Amino acid sequence: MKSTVPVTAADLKRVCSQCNLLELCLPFGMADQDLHRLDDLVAARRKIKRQQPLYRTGDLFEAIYAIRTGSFKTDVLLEDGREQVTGFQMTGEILGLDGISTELHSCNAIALEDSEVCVISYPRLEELSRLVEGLQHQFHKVMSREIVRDHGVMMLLGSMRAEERLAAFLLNMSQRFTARGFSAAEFHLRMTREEIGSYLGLKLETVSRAFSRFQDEGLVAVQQKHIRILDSGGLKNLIQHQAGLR
Amino acid sequence: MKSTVPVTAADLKRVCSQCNLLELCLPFGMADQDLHRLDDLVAARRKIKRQQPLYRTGDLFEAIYAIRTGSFKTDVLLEDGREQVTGFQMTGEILGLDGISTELHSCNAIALEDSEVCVISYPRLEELSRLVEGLQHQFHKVMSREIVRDHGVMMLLGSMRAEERLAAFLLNMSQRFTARGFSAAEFHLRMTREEIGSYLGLKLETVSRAFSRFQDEGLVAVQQKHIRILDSGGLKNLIQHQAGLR
DNA sequence: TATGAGTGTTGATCGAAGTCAACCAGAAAA
DNA sequence: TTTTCTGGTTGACTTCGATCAACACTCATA
Repeated sequence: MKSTVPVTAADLKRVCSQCNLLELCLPFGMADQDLHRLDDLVAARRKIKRQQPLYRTGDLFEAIYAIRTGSFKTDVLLEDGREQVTGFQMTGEILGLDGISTELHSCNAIALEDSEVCVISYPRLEELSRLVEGLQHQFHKVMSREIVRDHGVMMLLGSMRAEERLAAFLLNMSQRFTARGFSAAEFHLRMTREEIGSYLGLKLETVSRAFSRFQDEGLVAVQQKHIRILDSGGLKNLIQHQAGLR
Repeated sequence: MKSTVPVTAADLKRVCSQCNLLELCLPFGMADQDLHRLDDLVAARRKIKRQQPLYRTGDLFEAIYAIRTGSFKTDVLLEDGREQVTGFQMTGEILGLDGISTELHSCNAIALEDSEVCVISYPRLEELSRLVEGLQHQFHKVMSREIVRDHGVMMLLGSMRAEERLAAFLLNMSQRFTARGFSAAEFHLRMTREEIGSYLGLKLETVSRAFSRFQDEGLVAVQQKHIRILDSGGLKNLIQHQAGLR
């Protein structure tokens, strides 16, 4: 039973053309006169409680989702129970693109906190993007960006050592918080050490130790999930100049 | 100076509607009456010599490429010289999707053997896919498939041990050769141990040792780049039932 | 205020894969 | 034919991160 909340008149006032996430989200770069046409694209919103799935592996693919509030992780489960977190998503980012290829979702999307998403009917998106060039182009960009991001993660997982991976992760989070108008230096992680570890191909103990080492070296101040970056240059150096191992 | 070969009358006879790679490539699933409209999409072909780049990181993005003959690797280079191979591509597969997001290519595409690609002008592809629903949908599927594939690689890199990674790699190659009408059991790898290693996040010595172990265990017969799979079930078992490490 | 579950930190030990190095095979060049 | 080069294999040794285990902190709820 999906908890899809039907659209109310009040909700409709806050559709794409009025949304403050515009410049991060799907409609970015569209001509003003086209923006209002998006308003009927977002057919509904859905609230997802912390730890609950937005969709699961094997679910029928019908829509993609734009995050309005909150954050998510996506993961793939292997038969033997191993989990690989494939990404963390924040407001304005798009979820569900994995489902287009087979009409079934190929990963789980789990809310890291109570969250709300815009439900974008996929057939209507295809339809509308045949009419609105800017939408089509932006949609392609969003998919392409996802591919480029994934290549970055492969770089992380394939050729970096533990501390480099964590440094890259922290800098990436910082940059994404900045893009949303939050502090680049101080933020709150919504995921556990285990989830970070899974994403980075490390065990939670290794993540914890790397955090401690960064703290000892004065690069960051860590208090559980609360992170303060003290020396972002130092973190960058760690990635670039670490002797080439692996 | 790009070695783009201009289209000749003879070439045009072999465009999409006549191409034997149809069911693997972009036009798959399109209505017959629309297929001929693709024929002016492939504006040119390009031949790429072994070891030569089809495009490089930072190159302006103008087109995507469908592989007609041969094969490629894509890789990302870090400032300090580390290389991460992000994928191996075979006939019928699409290259260049990484470029859409920033209008610049974000990786290198290098021919593993003398190869030929169809050059698909990206602006014309967008234009045509606004007119031809089947093309639009298939293009989206191709991008989505790339995302799903990347998640699979993250799973490999993040949660599997060396032998599991190589087993998964061999099974994947076998499956793709099969889809192209070649033997599932016997094939020729076009990439070096080092390239396989980079893709799998391992050193070439580790790849070599894993090959030797597989050979000792009677799973495959290895002779340099020539591979014969003797027990594909055994390889599959290796992936699924390996005690959960990492 | 206890109690307990979930999450995070730290230490000791172990092992898979990396590193370094020698050697081999096949292909191309001399 | 020999030489050279690139790519592949194998062995000895090292090391980074995994594993196992103990303990600390936070926050609900009894």
